Amino acid sequence: MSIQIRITLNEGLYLKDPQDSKLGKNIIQHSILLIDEFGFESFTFKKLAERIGSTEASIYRYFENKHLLLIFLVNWYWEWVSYLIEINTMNVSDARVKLKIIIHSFVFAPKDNPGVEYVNESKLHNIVISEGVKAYHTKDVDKENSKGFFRSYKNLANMVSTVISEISPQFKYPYALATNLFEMSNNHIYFANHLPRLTDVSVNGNKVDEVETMLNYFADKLLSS
Amino acid sequence: MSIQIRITLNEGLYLKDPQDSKLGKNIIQHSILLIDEFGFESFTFKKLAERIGSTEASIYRYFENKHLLLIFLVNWYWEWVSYLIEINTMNVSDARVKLKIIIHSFVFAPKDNPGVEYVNESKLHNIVISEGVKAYHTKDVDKENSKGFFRSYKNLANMVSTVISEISPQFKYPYALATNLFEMSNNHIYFANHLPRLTDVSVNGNKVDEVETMLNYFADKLLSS
DNA sequence: TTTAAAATGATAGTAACACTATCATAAAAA
DNA sequence: TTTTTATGATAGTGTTACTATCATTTTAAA
Repeated sequence: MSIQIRITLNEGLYLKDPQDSKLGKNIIQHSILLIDEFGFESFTFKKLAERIGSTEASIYRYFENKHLLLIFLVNWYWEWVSYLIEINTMNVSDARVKLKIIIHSFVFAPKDNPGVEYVNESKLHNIVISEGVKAYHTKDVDKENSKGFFRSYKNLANMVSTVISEISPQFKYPYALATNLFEMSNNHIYFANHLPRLTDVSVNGNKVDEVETMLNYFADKLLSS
Repeated sequence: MSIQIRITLNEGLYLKDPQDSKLGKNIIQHSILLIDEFGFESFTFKKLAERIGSTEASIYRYFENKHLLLIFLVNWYWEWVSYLIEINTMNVSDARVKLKIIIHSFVFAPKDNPGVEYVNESKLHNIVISEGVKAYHTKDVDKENSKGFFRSYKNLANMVSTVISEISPQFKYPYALATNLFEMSNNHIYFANHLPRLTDVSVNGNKVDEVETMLNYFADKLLSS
């Protein structure tokens, strides 16, 4: 027996739900591996098809194009982090402790199991770090946004902002702080790995606790009275 | 007579310096307009060539590909902001005032003239807001970084971090705060325009002073003792 | 168990994109 | 005036991002 998590995502993101079939799960699993390996720009449906022993045409039956697949994956991550935060803060009453758990989840999400068998959460996190912003930096943002493609991020931001407001009701920027903690987490892990002169923290392999410490410091300071 | 600013950029970014010829300047000028208009993904050298009455081949004599052109433009922006900060803080001794000027420059850079005739700084700022992160979110970051393609950003971050350390010498994250103020500025202008539920500020046309107020609040709070 | 329906595979094809090469012509410098 | 350099014109190649069609396999219904 295994715990089965089913992540519910906006139906507009796919043509056919990839969670419903072997091929679909293969697409998710190996697109994560391939994007992580080659980067989003060099990733193609053809390569993916070859890797999983299928064809381009078959993949196009699930996703309109690779950009929607990226949005799908990033949404998955947002939902996954939200889920982790929810179960880990369930019995916590102190909002300050909740925020610490949230920050921990932003930074360490991939480490906390249980996950979904065909999703490598750690590599998915890498993708979010390296390619995530491309999901919403498009000329079609507004159209995609109106279809609800970023609702998972908004829900996450909303949840975090609620905790922030609980800590400090008079704080004027709960949403901005929420998204900023998330973006900073990804950004500074990326900077530490590739552009270290743009940050003060360093990351050794998977040890990202300096990032966590920094985010906690920022949050505490901003919410202090 | 006009004031001539010449921005010096890493030579590896171009094959032939576009600032040296009419065609080169045309490429810069109209690539900014076209990327702003169509977005980076839909922007092609062919479209650019048609727009300026030249040919693809000629454009390829200046830039290896459109990704390097983007890095070129983003570097231009970083240099331009650095330049503005430098002249506007020249006679300012109070570091806190300097930081305010820096934040103002991040948010309002395009408004402050004089500029370069063939560069629309306002639209260049739009590009940095919408596409800027793509400059360094590539599989080739490390290679490009080793060629110095992001040095302008590092210099800017370094300059800002110096001011931050002047304000608060014991503050542990001067570089992170510096880059975060810059990224937050761009991010929240973008969010306000396209994903308003991810922020608390709003932007009306060119009125971005709510963003400025927020950044000042964050900086002040983080650097308070 | 047979039959129908749905999913996948195999193959082919198209338009656009990202280039590279070659040669002619125009402009600038020597 | 000659020579160099910059640009234009044209053509061509491989890849990407799809779409279409039909055969085959798998699954579900009768």
